[in-house]
Amino acid sequence: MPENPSRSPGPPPSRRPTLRQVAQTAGVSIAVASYAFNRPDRLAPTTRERVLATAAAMGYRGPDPAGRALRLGRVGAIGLIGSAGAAGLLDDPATMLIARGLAAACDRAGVALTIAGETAPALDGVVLVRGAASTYTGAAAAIAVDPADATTLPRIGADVRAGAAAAAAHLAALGHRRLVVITWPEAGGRLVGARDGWGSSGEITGYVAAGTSQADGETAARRALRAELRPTAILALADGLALGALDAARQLGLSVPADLSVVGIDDLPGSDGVGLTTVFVPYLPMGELAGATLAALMRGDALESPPLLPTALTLRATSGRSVHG
Amino acid sequence: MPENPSRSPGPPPSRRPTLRQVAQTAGVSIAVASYAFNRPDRLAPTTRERVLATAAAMGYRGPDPAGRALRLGRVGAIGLIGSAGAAGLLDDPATMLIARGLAAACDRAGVALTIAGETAPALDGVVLVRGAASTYTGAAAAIAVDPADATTLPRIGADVRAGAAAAAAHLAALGHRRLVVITWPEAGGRLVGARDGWGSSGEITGYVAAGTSQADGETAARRALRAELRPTAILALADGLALGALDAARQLGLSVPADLSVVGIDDLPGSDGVGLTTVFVPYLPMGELAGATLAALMRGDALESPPLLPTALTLRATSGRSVHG
DNA sequence: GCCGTAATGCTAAACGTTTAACATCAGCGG
DNA sequence: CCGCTGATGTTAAACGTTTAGCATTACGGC
Repeated sequence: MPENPSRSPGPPPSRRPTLRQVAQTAGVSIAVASYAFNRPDRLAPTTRERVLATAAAMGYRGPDPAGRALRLGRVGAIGLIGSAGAAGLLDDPATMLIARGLAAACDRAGVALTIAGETAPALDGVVLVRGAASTYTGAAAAIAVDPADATTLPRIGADVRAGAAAAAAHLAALGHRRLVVITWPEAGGRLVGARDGWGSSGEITGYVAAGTSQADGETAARRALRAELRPTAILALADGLALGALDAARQLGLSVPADLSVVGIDDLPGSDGVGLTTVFVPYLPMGELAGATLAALMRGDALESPPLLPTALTLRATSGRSVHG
Repeated sequence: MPENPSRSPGPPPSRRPTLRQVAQTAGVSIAVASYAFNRPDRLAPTTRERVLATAAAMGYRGPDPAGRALRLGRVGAIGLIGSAGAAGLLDDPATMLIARGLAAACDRAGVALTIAGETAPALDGVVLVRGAASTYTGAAAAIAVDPADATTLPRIGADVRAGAAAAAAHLAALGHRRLVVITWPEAGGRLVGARDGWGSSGEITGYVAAGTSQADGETAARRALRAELRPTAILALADGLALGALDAARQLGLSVPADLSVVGIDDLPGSDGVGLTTVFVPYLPMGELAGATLAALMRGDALESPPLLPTALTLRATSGRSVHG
């Protein structure tokens, strides 16, 4: 049995050639070889051609980014860092939108976008999301997007507090007097916004779910709807939770919005499809702004956090006048 | 001796400290400082503590990944590369799913995921998608996912040809005799699969759209439905196109599936919501498989392309028996 | 008293690149 | 013929890290 399938039979170890080797075979100094790739006008055209040809013949694919990064002090990539890890970040719809906005900014700046958990490779700058702001210990320039906890970093955010207030006020204006707020531990300003917007329009109770998943929302809503004096409105502080509440209502045979109004916050893709009344949070622009702000920070421009981006109540089919109570 | 008086003037630029400086201030050799971070057991506990304390006091955040990458010959990141650039990749739903699968594999392997266009930073390995397979000129280990064009790289793919055949056969079995296939330039095996599955079940015409967007599909479908002998079925070779076809049908007042059956390929998130009959393509598993395969490739395991992943026709609400013609 | 061994620290050589600073030389105006 | 300028090539010093290999101890067994 051919155990070792031709491990590069020749004497030279089958490693990728280095710039020095290219220079040597081409009969020039290593500086010239380098110039051939990065500074064409620094060389006589014929020399440059010769070097490039030699390189191609040797299978040299261009300067090694690692060596280049070390020498140049810049990598050509920025990071999106969150404690959930790469998959955790991409699986979360909101973070996903931030990533897309950031990616657009990256393309414009000509750098790559690296997605990682706490353990990150070499990066020129990082955008911290989902709880990473407090634990990140890298060296690069950093900003935080939508940080749940306190941080001294420059931060990008949206005015979710105002959005939550608008949502609660909307329900109050529709005549609802018994509201259930479904929240989760990292809801931050959303919760206080909701309270503010509701004011003293009636009874308000809160259920705190474990996370923002649809299952979390369903569990919480089911419990809330079991109350003897059933609420007429649910304000779920995240769209995932709201979707779960819709499930629960359907299971209990409640019709929305006749028997129960449901309002969310986020306006994720898909919320439109099910007609969810919700608060639009500009995650995509937040990502782009994060990119631009990080670029400024890396450039060394003195920087304070840009103002919060506005949110907007988006009326759809799941909220209506209170008919009961 | 070379006492160069023309040093950079002024105070030392407040750069981030280097390992050498930490070692110096701690009064140890640089090797010891390095060991303090990577090889705790190589040092006397008290020494290690002292070094770490000094480092913390100096604001040293740990070894610079760039230097480390150069020395170690490994970066700690793999790339997802496509000619569309980072935003282009993340904006495409199918590629997005591949990215999520790949991200899961990355988390398992403890490496970061870098998303980039043709110009990539230092990477240990790359997954090439969306036409990058032919143009990529990096040095790292590489595999191609779902490559439209020919490549000698190991490749990951799904059996979309069989899927397309099943979809066409499904429509034929429903009694349709006039089929329009909406395709696009990079449809690859899907087109031949569709032809195969249809066989000689009746008339078959093709419209080729520019891309796979919903708008592309709408345009193509509108043109197709203007034919004097209207087709009773549309097989859109991508879900985006199918969604567009649904739009066109609605605008023309055709009811689906009574007047027109529409079938797609991809089963993107969202296709379920609108009830689209389509062919499930396992993009997420493809991403995971790509990660695992790339890992094997980087480990040096001899490698041939793994077999195509199976696809599956998924019946929903947009396909039904032909009632006309 | 001696030797073997383990623990601990140090020296120095990479890793692959870029780029100041300098050397050389041809051309050329004076 | 002289010195200046520009074009072209070279030398060598970084960039920040890891890790073989060696030097120095301390210590226990004999």
